[in-house]
Amino acid sequence: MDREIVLTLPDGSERRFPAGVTPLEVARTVGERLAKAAVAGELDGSLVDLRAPLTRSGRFRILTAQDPEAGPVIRHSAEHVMADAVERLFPGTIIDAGRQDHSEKFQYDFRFPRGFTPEDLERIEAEMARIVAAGQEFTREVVSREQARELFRARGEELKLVRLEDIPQGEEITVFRHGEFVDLCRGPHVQRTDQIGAFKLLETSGAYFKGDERNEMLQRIYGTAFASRAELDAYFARLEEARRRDHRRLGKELDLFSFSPLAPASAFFHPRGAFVYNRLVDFMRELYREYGYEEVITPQLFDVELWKRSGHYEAYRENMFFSEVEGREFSMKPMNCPSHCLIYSTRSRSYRELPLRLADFGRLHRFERSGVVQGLTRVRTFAQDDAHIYCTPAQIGSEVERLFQFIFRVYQTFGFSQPIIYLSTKPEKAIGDDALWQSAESQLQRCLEERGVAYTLNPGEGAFYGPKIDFVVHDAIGREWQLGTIQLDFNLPERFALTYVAEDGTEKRPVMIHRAILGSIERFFGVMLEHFAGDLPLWLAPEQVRVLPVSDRFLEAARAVRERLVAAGIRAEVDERSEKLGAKIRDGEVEKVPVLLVVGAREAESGTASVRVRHRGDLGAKPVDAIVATVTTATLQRSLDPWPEAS
RNA sequence: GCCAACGUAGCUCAGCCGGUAGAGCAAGUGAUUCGUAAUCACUAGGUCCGCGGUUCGAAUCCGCGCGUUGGCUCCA
Repeated sequence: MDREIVLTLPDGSERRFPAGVTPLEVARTVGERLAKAAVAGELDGSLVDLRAPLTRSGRFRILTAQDPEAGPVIRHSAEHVMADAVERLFPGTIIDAGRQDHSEKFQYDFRFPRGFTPEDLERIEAEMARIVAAGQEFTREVVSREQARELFRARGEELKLVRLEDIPQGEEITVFRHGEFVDLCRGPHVQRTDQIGAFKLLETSGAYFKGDERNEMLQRIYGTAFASRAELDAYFARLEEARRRDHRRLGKELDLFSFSPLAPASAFFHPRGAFVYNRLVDFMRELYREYGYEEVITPQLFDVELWKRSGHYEAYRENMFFSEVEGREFSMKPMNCPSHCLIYSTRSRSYRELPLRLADFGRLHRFERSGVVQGLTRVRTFAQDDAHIYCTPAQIGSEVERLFQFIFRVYQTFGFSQPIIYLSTKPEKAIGDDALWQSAESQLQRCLEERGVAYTLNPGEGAFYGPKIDFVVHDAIGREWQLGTIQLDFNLPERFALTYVAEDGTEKRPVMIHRAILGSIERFFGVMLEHFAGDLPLWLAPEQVRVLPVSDRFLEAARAVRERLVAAGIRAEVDERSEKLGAKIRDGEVEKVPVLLVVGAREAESGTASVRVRHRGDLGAKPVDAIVATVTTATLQRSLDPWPEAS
């Protein structure tokens, strides 16, 4: 370790300090006011506690509550304050540990004899407010393992003792205190509790100790905290926006789909919803022709023998529906892959046929535990834009590359421009031997690296038959959704003894690539709806244009305009209600019809209609022919803008 | 499956300490014939999720079941 370190400050200046200097000491050399306002240090982009000694050189700055990066520090500190409040109000509560949510929430788990009630949360909040107002100082202490054990044993914190044992030997153990409260913690924390500007407890839930369902269930409390009241309010405004965009709400409001307790976690698509659903499928079918896929149709119900052969019975059983007929056990298909293997093996295959790309929109049934289902994004029956590519090992690279192009093209059409990519490797419950797995994993990794795309490794998250690359998109409010997937599989071809005759006349084993681009049509529908906040682009909108007569006297003129639109293949309706124009416009906007056409005396006379584009107001009268042309072009181009001409 | 909350008209929701159900929107009917985000009036609409219990009496209290929501675990 150097005896001296060099810190490069935000203004570019380089300052020398003895190794072991703390960020707080550095802040004091800049100014007492900065030192007072400081909540954390940042060295080369990572947060460091103000009291933790700095041992290496780098780019350094002091964060105050004003910096957005300080949020996690404030929330982490609020987390300790919450645990403190709970212990003060409910003596005997055993604390486990807090954690930052990936969003802007913090949480803390407790061993508590019952669930926390909303009234408890109110009391805890009030207690927290007192602790915050007291401005108690956070202190950091490095302790030996034995000291830590002694400390938590004396406090009766059994769960902390377990956590302590999970810290690897040789790692520094630190505890943080404020007031009477002590927690095993790496930090960083703010200096004083009153630097927690605004906080709110949000909800409670059960949570397994260490996230393992074989362990005891603890009681978790979620909350959030920000530097200021204004930021806290902004957080709730974001939640409100999320609720407004919730696909379950939009689906109901726009009469797209519904659910019934008589078919739990299974969507009913109404005429409008089914229309959109079918447009998504049509879109994929159209691209399938271009990308060389052939569609197949396969059964729903299979003798379990099939699933025993494929390995699903072994590794996927708890997600399958079973039934018995004539003493034979059957199961609904949860995946299409075995069917496609059966098709493949109906005759001998030549290398000349490969890659063979079999696509299937077949309905799948997967049993999902009742607590995990959610709207369209997690259902028990759905269809995927599924396909299996049978190819030679040498073709893997080019097939995966082709898939990347295909996937990016599809996502761009919806405005999902930057998918996040994960590489998931062999899970605990897997079939096939390690050598096959390693080969498959390294090939996928090579494809990613050759393409030069950024990806994150997700160890142990692969499918049971092979590793996979997953594509996750952000919706407009930043939530992550997994859609597309590319899965490499050497196992099923083995299990189904698939072969092809190679150029040299010998029999070889093909490789199988499982892939979906939209993922499940249901989930994609939900995510897309949220992404668009219900404002579907023209090519997907069930009702593209609505003609609004100014009064009943112009009904005939409005119908005539509609006829011309319909003749041109445009989906148009007339609002025939005897309402005022303002009401018709309002309803058209609320129902998110992309284009409203107003027809009154002026328009009827001149063969025009006044165009009103969704959320964009009146664009003035235009000839009906021109309207037809604009709508038709935007539809064919799958434009995200319902009226490209206007931009 | 586990933890918690919730389930009242088609939708959003009110209904205190148990006394027999209400609003707005939507729907239907009528009037109005209207120029860029809500015209007016009237009418109809309820196994208060289901089953059981406590009680003279349950939408309200208790238990069980189902479903939904937010988490946990899981996942396209």
